[in-house]
Amino acid sequence: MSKPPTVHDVARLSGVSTATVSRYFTGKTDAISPETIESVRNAAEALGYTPSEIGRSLRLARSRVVVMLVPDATNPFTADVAASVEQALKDFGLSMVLANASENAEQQDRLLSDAQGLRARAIVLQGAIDTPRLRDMASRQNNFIFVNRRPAPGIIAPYVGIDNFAAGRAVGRYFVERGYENCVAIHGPRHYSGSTERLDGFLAGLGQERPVFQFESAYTMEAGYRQGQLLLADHTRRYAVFCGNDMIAYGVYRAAMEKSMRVPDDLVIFGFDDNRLNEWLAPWLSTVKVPAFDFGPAIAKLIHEPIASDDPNRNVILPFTLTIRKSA
Amino acid sequence: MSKPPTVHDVARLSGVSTATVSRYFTGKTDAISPETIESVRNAAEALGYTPSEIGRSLRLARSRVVVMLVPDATNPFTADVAASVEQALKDFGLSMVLANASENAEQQDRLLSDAQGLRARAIVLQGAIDTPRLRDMASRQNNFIFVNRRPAPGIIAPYVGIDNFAAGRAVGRYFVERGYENCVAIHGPRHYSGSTERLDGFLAGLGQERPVFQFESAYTMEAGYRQGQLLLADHTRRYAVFCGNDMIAYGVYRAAMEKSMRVPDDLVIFGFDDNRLNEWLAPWLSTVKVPAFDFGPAIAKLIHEPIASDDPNRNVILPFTLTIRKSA
DNA sequence: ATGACCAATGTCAACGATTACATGCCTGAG
DNA sequence: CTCAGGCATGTAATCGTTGACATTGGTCAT
Repeated sequence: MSKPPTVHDVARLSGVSTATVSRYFTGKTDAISPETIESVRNAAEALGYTPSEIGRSLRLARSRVVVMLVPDATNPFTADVAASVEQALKDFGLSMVLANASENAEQQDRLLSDAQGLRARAIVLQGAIDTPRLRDMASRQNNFIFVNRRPAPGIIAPYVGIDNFAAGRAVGRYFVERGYENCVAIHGPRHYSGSTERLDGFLAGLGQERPVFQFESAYTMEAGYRQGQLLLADHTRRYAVFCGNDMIAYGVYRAAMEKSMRVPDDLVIFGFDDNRLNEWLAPWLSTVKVPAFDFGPAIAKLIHEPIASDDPNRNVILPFTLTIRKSA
Repeated sequence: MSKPPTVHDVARLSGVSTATVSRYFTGKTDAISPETIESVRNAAEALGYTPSEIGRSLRLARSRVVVMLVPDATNPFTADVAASVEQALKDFGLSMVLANASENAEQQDRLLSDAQGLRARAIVLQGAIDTPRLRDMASRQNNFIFVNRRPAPGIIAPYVGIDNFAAGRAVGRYFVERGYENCVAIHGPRHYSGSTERLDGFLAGLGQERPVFQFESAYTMEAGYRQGQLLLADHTRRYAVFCGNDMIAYGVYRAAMEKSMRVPDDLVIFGFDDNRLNEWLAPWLSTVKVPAFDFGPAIAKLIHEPIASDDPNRNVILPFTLTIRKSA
């Protein structure tokens, strides 16, 4: 109820100086006599003392907080990546603040300011939007990490993610191999470089000869549903649809269900990300599997062992695979 | 790259004192002359200055960070609640730290210490595990909020969530109304009070006469799958299964699919939570709808406008509904 | 001309922790 | 006996921000 105890309270109760208490809590115990250690421990326990991370951060000029900016916190893939990062950071004694930009540039910029205010150890950007504010901050600081979307040209910062172009191309080639006709791409917003890379890769994989219908969609179920309705209004052909992510695919699936179409007999749907729910809830969805739970260790390592900015190892390219599922 | 600028840097550049800079950034602008405001703004912008939340927190003896402890960050319902809280807190200028206890008491206690170290404005516990450490902390501080699981007897802290007993009872009554035989409860871990309340309510709703098979399961898809396999090994009856949450239900569904059973013709599955993906991916799942996105505003309000500890309004009971879905 | 008052701004002591440096004490070699 | 050296511990400056209080200079009523 009252103010939390401080080093001074513990020092007073155990009859030592604050320096000794601090030594105890920073692990310099081999410079303290055993009786003193005992006494400090008891005092701290009696008071329920925990060192203030705020006082410590101020003194050391570095905080233990990492901010993760996500484009959509309710996307299961995003949530899985965030969970993975949080888990990995914990092992280094770091905390993660989750901030949801909601696909909104202005929002993102506000959250970037907040992150700067917290003097975050690192700022992890999943699906960053390129804004002047971001460029300005990234040029002044070197604690940014870009995830799943490469930093805009001119910004030097590490990238963690898959090779989106190669993944898109793999899907394109798979479509060719299966002999799919009437190819469609419902890709994500063009202002994410990742979306464009996936699309370009897909087109490259398909080759020149076959035409591709292209739709742009937000990375949400609702937007995918709308595009799906548009596409399926014309009922006559069997489309093969490559979606920019799984959320879009879920939306298209719903549109297909409402038309009583069968997947994959009447409609082929291919997604992107393969969050862990697919295995359980979307046995009809073939998709590019991105290893969500490998992001945490890779990102935590980058934060914990900073690397010279000219080292090529700063970019971590994770492997993707194609998950091919039959309709249940 | 170098150290971030401070009030002193801004003060020096604009030729005023640090107090004036501080006044500018704390919004006391009507006590500063317009020219000075201009000059401070320019200096701050040129330096890329953002006030240090650390220095501020130390001085004001309160941080702007709220810690949310969740039992499983990869559960979409949990993630939705977290997203809702984060969103609502943002409007009050507060940040949310997400910490994943992974259903593990020891882990939870470690994270509680971390939260205390951060001098969190509030600690929000989704699905708390009752430990001595938690009791000790809760008795010293009054900034805990319990979500979806009532505080253990003796701990006084607000609760935000639904009436689990009433919800379970509603499901039981629904089962009676539909005339379901062979009722089964695959409930969550007994050490969560919420699980027991749901189960007791369910039994009460069913009434005395009909026997109920009971299984205990972790709140995961994998555990639900295992229980489902056990249950469905005996293939002969049409069971009506009430699951402790939707994750368990997904697991049971998978077990049923592998036996080529049809839902709800061969097996009735009822879930709990109704995260937003159900609408899209689980059209076969009837479930108790808990309004995930109403948690944020309720919790944020409790944090922003602290209420006397004897005020009954400290407990926020949110409404639930039954979502009845037909198999697609 | 004097003093009261106001507006704009400056001075400085916190807040809680860390750590370089200083101090005091003890041991043992010369 | 003296003093070097080491061990255990204390002293005090520092980190960035805020706000009570002090200061300055000007206006206005008497």
